[in-house]
Amino acid sequence: MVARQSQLFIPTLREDPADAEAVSHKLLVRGGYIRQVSAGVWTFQPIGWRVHRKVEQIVREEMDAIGGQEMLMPVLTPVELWETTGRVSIPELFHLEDRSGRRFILPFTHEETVTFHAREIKSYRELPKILYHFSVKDRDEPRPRGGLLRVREFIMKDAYSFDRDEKGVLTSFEAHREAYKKIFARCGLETYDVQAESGVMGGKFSVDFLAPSGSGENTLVTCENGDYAADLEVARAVPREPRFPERLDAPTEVETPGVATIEALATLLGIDDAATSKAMPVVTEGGTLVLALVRGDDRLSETKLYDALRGASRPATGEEIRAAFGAGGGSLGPIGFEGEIVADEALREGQFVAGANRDGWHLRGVEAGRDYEPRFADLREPREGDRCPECGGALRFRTAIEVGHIFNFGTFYSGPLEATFLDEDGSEKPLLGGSYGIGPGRVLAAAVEQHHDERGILWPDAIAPYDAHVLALHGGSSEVLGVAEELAAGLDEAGLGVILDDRDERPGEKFADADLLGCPVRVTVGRKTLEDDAVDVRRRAETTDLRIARGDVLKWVQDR
RNA sequence: CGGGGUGUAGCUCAGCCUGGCUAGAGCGCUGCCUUUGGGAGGCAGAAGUCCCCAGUUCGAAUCUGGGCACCCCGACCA
Repeated sequence: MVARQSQLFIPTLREDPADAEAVSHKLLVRGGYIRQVSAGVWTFQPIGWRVHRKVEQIVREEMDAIGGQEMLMPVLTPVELWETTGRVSIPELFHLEDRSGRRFILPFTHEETVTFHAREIKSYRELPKILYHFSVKDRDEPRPRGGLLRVREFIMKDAYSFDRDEKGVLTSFEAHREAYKKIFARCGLETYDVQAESGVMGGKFSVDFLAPSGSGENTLVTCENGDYAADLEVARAVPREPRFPERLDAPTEVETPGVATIEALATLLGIDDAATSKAMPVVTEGGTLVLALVRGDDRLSETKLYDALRGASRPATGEEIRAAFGAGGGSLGPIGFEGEIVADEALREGQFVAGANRDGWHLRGVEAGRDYEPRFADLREPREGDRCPECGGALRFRTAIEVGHIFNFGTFYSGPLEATFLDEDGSEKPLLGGSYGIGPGRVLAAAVEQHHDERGILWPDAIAPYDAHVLALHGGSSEVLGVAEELAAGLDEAGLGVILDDRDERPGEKFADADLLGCPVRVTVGRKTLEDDAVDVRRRAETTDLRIARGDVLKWVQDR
């Protein structure tokens, strides 16, 4: 059926909404794709929903292709399921009660529920299984942002795999990784599968799919030579070489009155700031004071520190610092400190200026291994100018949207929920699970972020709301309108999705709306083209029309 | 949760500092006319809880206090 724009609900806006910042947010609202109902709560309007469903269908096909079975689990969930796995205390979880006081939650993921069902798997003969659904998720986000980028309610495709052993887990995981690559490629997205930050449940089977874009919450690090991609939080990188001053046989004190920053220190001593070290005392959850050391020009990565300490930590207070070092912040260093020292790899070789643990003094020529014994770890946050850890190539830093996340959760849920099976040897074992999510809304937003120009969206073919936008510049001419209708019907019969702008509007408005909506091809019928028994066609990405015979339109659209 | 910003017509905004007649503009909307290849023009018109509550004042969109909502930065993000 040809969609008649005169009948559709596509409220476009001439101006950017005042509260929008991200390009995808602006264009999706302006194009009438989405509207906000409340902070982080959005309606997909008819054409927005059309795009959403196209993304869903691609996801569905690729999930089915790896043996996934679609189902539908409820949103309303009894709290007991989550109490069993200990996840009720997650602050993002929405809670509610029914009239008699029974407690429920609105989950943001369905591991508990799917594992509840997986208890019906009794034998290794039934494994592996991949179950998935598309359903509404709720998250009580402290700060929704960026239109569809971070929301409080959204639809997610979440899939769950169940396997009998590590080999099966690996197979399921890699099948999903490949399926996801196909999904994003089909959606016209540039994405990278990268090691996700490990976090609580992490481990090596935790991979994020990042789509570089103008807005987003992650930073993607890629090598110019294409051999390395990582999330900034866990990325490895090679910092530049410092210009070291002359080597010293032993640390030498130097007075540095009033110097509290690396910048001031480097300036005062006339040295490279990369030839200094920065001391950050932190206190672990167990209450132990640990000294983290990074190069003066580097930033400490909190994620990496978390990994290095195998747990959370907080910056030490002024009193704790004074008690442990006998000096205040700004003059701290490794020498003379009694506790554990974790030093960044960049401090392994060379002599650095460090705090002397004496207010107003520093030490020159401090050398790891000779003057103090640290445990080395990668602690620094990579930054512009670093080189690729694989090949030494230049690294690129781009903001990115996380469009998918796949990870392995082992027995985290099957244990507490007692989802077990009998293995071939007759022993009872917990199912090994994996979890695989894709947010179609984010895919859609990322597609707009990656494909747009100053006039509007340029949808990738596979997810465009319509394949062809036929503009009837009829201006009261029933003949022109008739030809446009005929043409649209022809394209429709050939299986294309067609939207016909039959509105009683001026040409300029139709062109502007067509550009904004962003369908891949535009077909214009007007008095001028009729004179030539022709129509004008153009791809959305181009800026000029091509006049072709009416009879050639279908072929042109299909061959383009 | 910390910091910053905004809230006036459907949308984008002016007015607020320095209180004062009936609260404005552009776009959009309704009717009529004209026009019809990049948001054209004319005439007529509809449309407001000036975010809410309280206070100050003869008088509050404007000043004060409290609250709410939304946006941005940060924290958070199993």
